[in-house]
Amino acid sequence: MVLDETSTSTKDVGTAHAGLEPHAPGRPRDEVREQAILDAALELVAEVGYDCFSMDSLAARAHASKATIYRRWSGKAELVVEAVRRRNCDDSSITPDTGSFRDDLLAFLTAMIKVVAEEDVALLAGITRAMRLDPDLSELMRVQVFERKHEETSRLVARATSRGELPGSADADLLHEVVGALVLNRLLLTGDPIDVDFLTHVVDDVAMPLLHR
Amino acid sequence: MVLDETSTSTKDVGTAHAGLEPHAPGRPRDEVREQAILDAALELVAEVGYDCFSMDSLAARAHASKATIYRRWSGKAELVVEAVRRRNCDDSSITPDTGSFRDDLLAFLTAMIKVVAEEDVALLAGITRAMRLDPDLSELMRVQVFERKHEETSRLVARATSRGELPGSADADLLHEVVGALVLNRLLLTGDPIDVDFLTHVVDDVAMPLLHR
DNA sequence: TCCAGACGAAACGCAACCGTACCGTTTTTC
DNA sequence: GAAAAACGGTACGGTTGCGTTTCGTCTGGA
Repeated sequence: MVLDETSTSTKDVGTAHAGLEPHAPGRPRDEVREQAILDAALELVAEVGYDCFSMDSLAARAHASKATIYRRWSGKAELVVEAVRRRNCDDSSITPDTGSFRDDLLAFLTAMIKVVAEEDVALLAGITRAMRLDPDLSELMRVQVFERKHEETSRLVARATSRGELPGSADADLLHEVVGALVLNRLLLTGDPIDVDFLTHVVDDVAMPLLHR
Repeated sequence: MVLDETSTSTKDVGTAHAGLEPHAPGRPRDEVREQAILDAALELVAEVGYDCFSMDSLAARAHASKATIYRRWSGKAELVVEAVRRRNCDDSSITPDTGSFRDDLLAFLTAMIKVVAEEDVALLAGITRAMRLDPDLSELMRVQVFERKHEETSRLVARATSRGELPGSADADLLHEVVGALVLNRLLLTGDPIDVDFLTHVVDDVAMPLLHR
């Protein structure tokens, strides 16, 4: 009903960046239009949800013709999957170093939230149900939204451990799981704001005790 | 787009259980039909999501006429809100007492999951986006799905504290928040099964350390 | 210069859904 | 027995979305 067809990619047919293709008979496809459509798609999923966004509204939003859309993708599912995959991922990836693990973690979370909060959450909420029906999309979203921070968290913990600030038993995976869960819980269920007070609560009441035991 | 109108309830007009009303001119409304419609509504929200379920499919599922539906509720939003409100809440409310807080908690979570797992989660996933747009519905779902367990958790912690099994600093609210978040995270984001292994992980790796610090 | 193909815009037929209205039937009160 | 109202079923007009097609225009390679 929601996600159905087999995703047979229709890409790399006449893209501009090729230069090696033997011959492209007519006018090449405009990569800018393509990205505009994908961007608009993510906007719409975040605004009205996966189920409610229509190809007509997408065409209007992207100032594109529906023919231009269907020339590239076979339908909504394939389009959204690729939009999520090629999503803007400006991993600022700061990995702060304040000398204190507790402050590093807090700074990291604060920076993360600024990017994630309003942008990804609406997208996540709009796509939650579709995720339940498509394991690939689910995995994709999970990686896009949360898994990227996993490595960074591990780095923070490893550094603090080697500094002797955390015991060797400190479990970075557990930290990642618990912190991510708390944020998700607040975002989707309670709806309370994700602010410094909340992050301080997460760090001091949950993360630090768990790592220090 | 999703939740719109003012919920002016059209109920208690000619319900059967009254007996005090001065006169009811014609055939009274059938309470059984009403409940059948509400049950079918929750089923559909869980199956296809709030946005995708149609009044036609609801009528078919409940073996009811659309007139019968619109005679009671003005639209989808009002109907779903009341369905959630009057949802079947067979709070088994066991509150096990094994003598050990750790085992009590594990038993409580195991029992809870059996009820919640497949039933509420699909409902939650189907209604996530609508929740973001309607704070009342959000609050309602939050209470229905999670808040009921809050009191029980507090009781478990209080008992263990008075027994001297947990320190006085043990924070039942924190326990409730963290455990609920971990379960939600697994249900909506990772999609991994909620089994005994997972619950043991939650209890031993997160809950107990947090309460014992 | 020519032509294939992309482009935006608009319209198409089809299906689904909405909320209402009308049937004939059933159930209750007066 | 008559009036009133609920019931299941069906149909209606209006709206929306889908995926396709057609049109005239624009663009770049041969």
